[in-house]
Amino acid sequence: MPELPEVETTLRGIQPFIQNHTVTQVIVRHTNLRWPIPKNLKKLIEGRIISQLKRRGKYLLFETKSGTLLIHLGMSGSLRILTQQSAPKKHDHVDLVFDNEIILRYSDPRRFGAILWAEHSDQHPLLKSLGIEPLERQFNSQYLLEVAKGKKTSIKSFIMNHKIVVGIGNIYATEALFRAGIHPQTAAGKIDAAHMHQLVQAIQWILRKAIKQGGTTLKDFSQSDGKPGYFSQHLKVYGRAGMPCEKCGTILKACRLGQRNTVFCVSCQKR
DNA sequence: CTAAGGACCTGTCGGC
DNA sequence: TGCCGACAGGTCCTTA
Repeated sequence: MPELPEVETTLRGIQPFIQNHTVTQVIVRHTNLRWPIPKNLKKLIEGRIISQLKRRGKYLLFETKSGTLLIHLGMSGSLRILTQQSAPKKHDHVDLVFDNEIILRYSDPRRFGAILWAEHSDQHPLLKSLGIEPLERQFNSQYLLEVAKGKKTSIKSFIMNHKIVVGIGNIYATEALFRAGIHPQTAAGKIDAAHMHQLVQAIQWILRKAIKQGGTTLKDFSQSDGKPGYFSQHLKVYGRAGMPCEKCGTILKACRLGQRNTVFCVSCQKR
């Protein structure tokens, strides 16, 4: 379930339980995620205090004195807080046990996620080339116009490219383009300043709104199975191909962009 | 260099 | 009911 808002929600949900707490035990049941979990993970992190919990793009960073644990949730990963031991299910690959008896359980059916270690996280190859955070000031239309110059790739693929801007996945890219009134197949380099501004506004609005929605599920975070779909009531186009546009009634179309399903309204979204 | 496609892996759903 | 293909919130790597 993870795009930026879900990762942010996860961060906020687990932070109070683990920040400034010591990892007392690491249990790894399945080492093969996207990359193998480091063999010496126990040695690296047991006895260490998590001094800070941060997010960079869709990565969660667990900072310790000696290095940083990186967790990516991939396509199907989740982290849950357990207040007491319970039998691990099939895809519960890793537990981190803390000095306050809390168990942080990593679960990931498809195993596209990752758990890695970096001595200096800002130099880690996976993080080094990440673009800017969409909710920060530097993410604005001037920046996008500059980096989009001459680019023929579709605007949708462009905003999903995390070397440009991090955290925007298929759902929010699709939704933001609808909100901004931009056809997803438009070449990134052909978008004018006014539309680029609209797009930035739309992306930020959608992400903030989704984080807020996640916030409402936060309350029962420790008990819930992290049910997806809390934002789904607000989806205007994603998953609605063949249904009428909520704005104008035109039947929504779908196409494939960068292997991803893309839904749009031909009359609300112009090239 | 850019852009597009394949690969990784499991679960679920629709059609026959 | 059972089997098969298509598809799913990500993104690195290879190919053209």
